Amino acid sequence: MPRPVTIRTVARMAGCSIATVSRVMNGTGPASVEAETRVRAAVAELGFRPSEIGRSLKTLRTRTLGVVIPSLTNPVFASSVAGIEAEARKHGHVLLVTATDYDPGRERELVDTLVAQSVAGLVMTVADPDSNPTLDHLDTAGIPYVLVYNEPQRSGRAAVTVDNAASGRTLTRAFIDKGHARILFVGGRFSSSDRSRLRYRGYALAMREAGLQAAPVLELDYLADVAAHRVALETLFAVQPCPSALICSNDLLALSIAAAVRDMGLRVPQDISVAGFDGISIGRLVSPSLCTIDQPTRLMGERAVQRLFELIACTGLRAVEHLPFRLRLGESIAAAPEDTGIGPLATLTA
Amino acid sequence: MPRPVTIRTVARMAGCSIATVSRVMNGTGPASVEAETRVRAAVAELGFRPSEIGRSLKTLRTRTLGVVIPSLTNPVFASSVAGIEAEARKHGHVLLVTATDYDPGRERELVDTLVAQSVAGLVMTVADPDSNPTLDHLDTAGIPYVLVYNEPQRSGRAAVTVDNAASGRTLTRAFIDKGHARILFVGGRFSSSDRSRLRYRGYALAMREAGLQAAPVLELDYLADVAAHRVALETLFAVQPCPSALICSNDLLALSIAAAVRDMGLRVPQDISVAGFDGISIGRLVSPSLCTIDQPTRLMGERAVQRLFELIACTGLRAVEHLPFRLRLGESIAAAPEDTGIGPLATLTA
DNA sequence: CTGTTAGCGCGTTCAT
DNA sequence: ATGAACGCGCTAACAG
Repeated sequence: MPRPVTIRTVARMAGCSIATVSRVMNGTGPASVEAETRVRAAVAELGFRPSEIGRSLKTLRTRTLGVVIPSLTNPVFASSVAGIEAEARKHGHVLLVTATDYDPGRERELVDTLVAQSVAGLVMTVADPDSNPTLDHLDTAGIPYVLVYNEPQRSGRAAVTVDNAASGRTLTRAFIDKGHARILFVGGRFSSSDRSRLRYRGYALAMREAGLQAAPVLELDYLADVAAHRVALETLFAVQPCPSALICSNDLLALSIAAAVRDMGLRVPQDISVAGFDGISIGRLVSPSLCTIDQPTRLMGERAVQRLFELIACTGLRAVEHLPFRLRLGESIAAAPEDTGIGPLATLTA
Repeated sequence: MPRPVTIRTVARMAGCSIATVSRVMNGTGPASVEAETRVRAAVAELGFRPSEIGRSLKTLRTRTLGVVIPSLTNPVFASSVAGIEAEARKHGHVLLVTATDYDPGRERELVDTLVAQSVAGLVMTVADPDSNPTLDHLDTAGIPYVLVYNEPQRSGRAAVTVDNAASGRTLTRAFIDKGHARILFVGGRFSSSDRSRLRYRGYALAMREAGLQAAPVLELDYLADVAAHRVALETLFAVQPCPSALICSNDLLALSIAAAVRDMGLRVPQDISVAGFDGISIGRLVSPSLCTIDQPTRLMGERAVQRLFELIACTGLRAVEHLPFRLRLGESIAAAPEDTGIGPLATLTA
């Protein structure tokens, strides 16, 4: 393998010392025009590019950022990573990307792996941003990180997110304004998503504000298939009146729930309205287009990297930054049908 | 920052030399039970983890793989990266992920960046796998890589893909079998995707075999929005009969085209059938569910990594490996409506 | 079985 | 303006 082209190779060809080569390449220190010319010629000829490893070992820091997310196959995370990658590249950094596959227990292992790679900092989306030993460890180790999507309630942790509770409230209000009363919140497992929890909280608040009774969340695995989701819905509807609206804790789940509803022979939105969160772009393409909370997903990734660099430069704040969200009504939401059923979900508390 | 815990710190605490620590950690060479115990205790106490940088500098290789793809926001690539990441992690490797944003000119720059990071190898999806200076460079530099999705026609390049031409033929036949004759192929820019080109080739072959005339591809930017796609379709249909079926070169484009068709007041599939390629999972959730060519996307990523490690170990073959695809009919394909229009697209050549 | 030592590729003093 | 020498964290070869 013809690959031993090091700084020494260049120095030899340019007829100078490695120090001069280093100075020319990094623009540090003085160098005669003549020497610089010869060095640049040699560099071009050899196609030399300094090894990041050698550089890192010396400077004790890398141009590498670590990324930890639950999964790449959820467009939401993929899109935030796209933003992270673009912004990192702008700053001459590369990304080490890892996924927990929704197993919070793997967070620590992945972080350790990335730390062993001497990453300059981390961008993460974790299951629980408040009570999290892994983040505690990063804090004490002094390794900078910024959370994305997570919304830590106690301060001291840098995060870029939207106000999830407020978005849940906004979305729920849209349904209430359209006359819905029997609104069910369908969520992914709370244990693996603080977003889901907070969005439910917003839902519950909006319901209470409207004098309606918030139903308990229907918690299910959002990665399961349509058939499983259908079974879950049918099981629930067997013991209580069918809701007129389903608010799902994310768009992928909403698409699956909508499919399950159709499988049950019901129409979306005429019989049941369905909505999600995240604003994945595919939601605009499907029919009926998905009612959702639009989020600047890619921008969130970019902002996270910007703030990470601020933290690295010790000019950053460890605070939660909220980016604006926007209600996208779409076609999967309709006015509530004539309300006939009376039952737990429909009980007016006022 | 309390972060100077090196192999020396451990040696000091364990009361031995750094060599012993290294031997214990790597399981290389002998070590007394007593020494090993003390070392392990110190390692646990300090939370020591050897720096990959130091190790790499010495061994001249890393446990890092580079990934170059067009974009993370296309579920197809995201899903293959998910497979790549999982398989790499199994082998104790991490991933440096970069995206060209569909700009082939950026391939070289990204590869250089990754090579400067001394990646052990690369997994890539490029615009043109045959005439590609960047790949030539990797070949001469002796840096192992495996292509995913790309299907190099001339040999000498390792790739994991499906038979794109065959899949195009299979999908087109399905339409012909359902009585379609006016079938239009809608493709992303050929210049940025050999898959698109090869799928069109399969389409053209199937048409010819059936005695039908293959229409020229309608080439458009698959990242454009629905409105732009609608304009493109309307412009074309203004000068020639409306086709009864649209075969799109990938699923994301197919979803957008289906939306555009609906915007035009036509029904899918009653008025026009629509199909795509790739088998993205969301295609199963939408209504009508998407007719597509199912591909083992994630598996392709995993296989690519397996083969990359074979190449690194010099036991691998630089050949194209085809994984099986499967026609998924879905609901977006229907029997051809009564054929009334006669025009360029409908001309029978037989 | 263990400690000492020589680099790996680079940036950075310190002399010159 | 330039070069020699050192050390970053680690592994491996060798000496003991």
